[in-house]
Amino acid sequence: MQILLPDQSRLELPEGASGLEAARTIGPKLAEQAVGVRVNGELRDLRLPLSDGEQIEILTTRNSGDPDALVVLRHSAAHLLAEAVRRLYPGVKIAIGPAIENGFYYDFDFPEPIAEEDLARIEEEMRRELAEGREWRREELERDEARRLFTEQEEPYKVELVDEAEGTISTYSQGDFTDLCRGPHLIDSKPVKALKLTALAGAYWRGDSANKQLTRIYGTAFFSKNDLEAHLVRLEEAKKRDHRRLGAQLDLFHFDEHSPGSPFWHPRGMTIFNQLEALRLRENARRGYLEVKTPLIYDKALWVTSGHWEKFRENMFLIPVGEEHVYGIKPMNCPGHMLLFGSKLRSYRDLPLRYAEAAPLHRNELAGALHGLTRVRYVTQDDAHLFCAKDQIPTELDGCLDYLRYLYGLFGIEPRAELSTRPENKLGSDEEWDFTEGELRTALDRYSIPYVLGAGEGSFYGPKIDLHITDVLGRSWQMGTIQLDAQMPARFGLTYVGADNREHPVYVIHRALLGSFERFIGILLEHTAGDLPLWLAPVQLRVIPVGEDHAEAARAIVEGLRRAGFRADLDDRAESVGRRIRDAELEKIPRLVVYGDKESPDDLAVRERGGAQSRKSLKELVLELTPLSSLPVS
RNA sequence: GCCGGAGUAGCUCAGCUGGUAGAGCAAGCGCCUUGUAAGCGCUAGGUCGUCGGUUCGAGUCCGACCUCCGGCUCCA
Repeated sequence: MQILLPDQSRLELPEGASGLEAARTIGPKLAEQAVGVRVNGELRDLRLPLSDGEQIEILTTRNSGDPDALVVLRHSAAHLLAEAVRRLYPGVKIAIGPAIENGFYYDFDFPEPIAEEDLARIEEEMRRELAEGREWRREELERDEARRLFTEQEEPYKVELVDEAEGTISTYSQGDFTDLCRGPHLIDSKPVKALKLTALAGAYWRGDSANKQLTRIYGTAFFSKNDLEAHLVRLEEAKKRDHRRLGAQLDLFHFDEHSPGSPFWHPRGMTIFNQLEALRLRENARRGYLEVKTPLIYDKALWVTSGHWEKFRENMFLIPVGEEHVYGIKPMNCPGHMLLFGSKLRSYRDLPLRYAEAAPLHRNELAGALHGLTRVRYVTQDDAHLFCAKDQIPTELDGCLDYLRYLYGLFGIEPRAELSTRPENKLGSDEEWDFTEGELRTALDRYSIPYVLGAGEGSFYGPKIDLHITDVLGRSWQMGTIQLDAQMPARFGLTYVGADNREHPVYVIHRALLGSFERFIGILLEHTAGDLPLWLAPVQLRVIPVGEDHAEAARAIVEGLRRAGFRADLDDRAESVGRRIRDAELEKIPRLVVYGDKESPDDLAVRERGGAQSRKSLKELVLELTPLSSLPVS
């Protein structure tokens, strides 16, 4: 048979030859370094047979940046971990251990809880395995055989996986350790040159909080010690961009234990917040939205009507009022907007009606879920509800997607889109969900937006288009969301009078495009490392008088800049010029003006963040910065 | 909420096996009058997260709670 190589040349091989044999035919060195094979673009075990006409690419220890090569390495490292744990902790049950981005993990059910100190011990055992050397053997089994094997080994989690496995059941063994596994794996443990166990955490069996919580051990592995070092350095660098750290450094916000999960916005952070709010107001006005303000607390009865009492109560802050009543602080704006829409008779001539409100919302998020600005209890969405007739849905969805593109384009952020469909605890019938999900899907297609499917991840009242962004530590956060809802307007009995003088049902699009100001600012800080564009920078310019004698003239420059609409301040501390420049750089101030004997309002020394210097008049400076300083126009 | 870890000055951290706390930076004051990323000196600053327990004696040992960090679950 003939196999196609990456350079388009053909390789003649005996029928049924494996990837490893292909590598050997090309060269012994290649076979030695081979860790896996990509067949027609898909990762496959080296031991598996190839077929005639397949296009292959041998992955080796030299492909240290190739995710597939690393997957093979790390997945094998996970098996080394499992072997070590089994040897050290008799009675432990093993669950699953895949490679993940940047490493691997393995889940165990320990008879006695282990602590972080144990990791060193386990790592040592793994090193011993590496010193001895391990070879992996692949075997294919019948389901019954596999079942018997893992029953004998008293591995109930593996038995459960065997029972649910589809297709060929295979095992990989190294030493006297055998694991149920689809592969692929290394041929032997030689390529594992750098190994590190990184963390210990709880994780529910099969990711379901109703199941038993297992102990997850995280680790990472590389083809070289240098790669591991580089990875650790990258992690350190990433930590410097962490928005929680930047928030303190740049004096933007802080948290206090008296109100966990609720940021205290400092003046500088509030400037960023307000600039985004100004952008929201201007752009909403341009796009035919109407700003409203609705109450923060509502009687329980409203939440019963909206469905939140049934589906969202555990996330709500409730306030008992007297003996009789319970009020709920709103976690979303929608029910209030429903009341507003329903406050009078609506005609088809009123539609679409786009109500916008960026109100404070409170959600009692699980204590362990809170995370800086990206997961808060006091959240401010750039929210709006678009009330429309059925046939207006496509146009309104288009409007949202266009708005979305505009906003994310402004910030140079490229989110991933996800279509989240009906969840288990949904309201309404399957027919209604078929319709609303279909509307969202076709809208995405009209806009040629690539998306992944989030099956079962919709809101309880409707499906969503969600935008996700990854933070500096690799965690994915949901930002903007567009949700199509037939349930809530129906529950509130919302209708409009059509041209036919009859009542028709109203549809609502819930949409928050930045998502929330809090999370968006957190992500923006991490993406920019705090180097915000001029229009968002809390302090845009700082004037530094060289000596005491220059303070007055410098103050006049600050005044001039402020009158021109800039956020400017003066640093006339009795510190050296070098010191004050350093402090301003650390504060990420975009422009500095150093003012001494050589300067006049017609000849200023301007320094850009980072160091570039130039000379210009105050007038020129104002002219240059004004377009960058005001809200961006499309 | 669950698993693991941590909480000492505004920040970053030291404090060995129990004997009433220390550094650097920041702050305040003074000196220097500064030319593009840290000038010098002095001073002040801590209920050692909270509550309880063991002990002659607790930052240190034990327990509960609170908060934070890393995961899981959940979400903008």
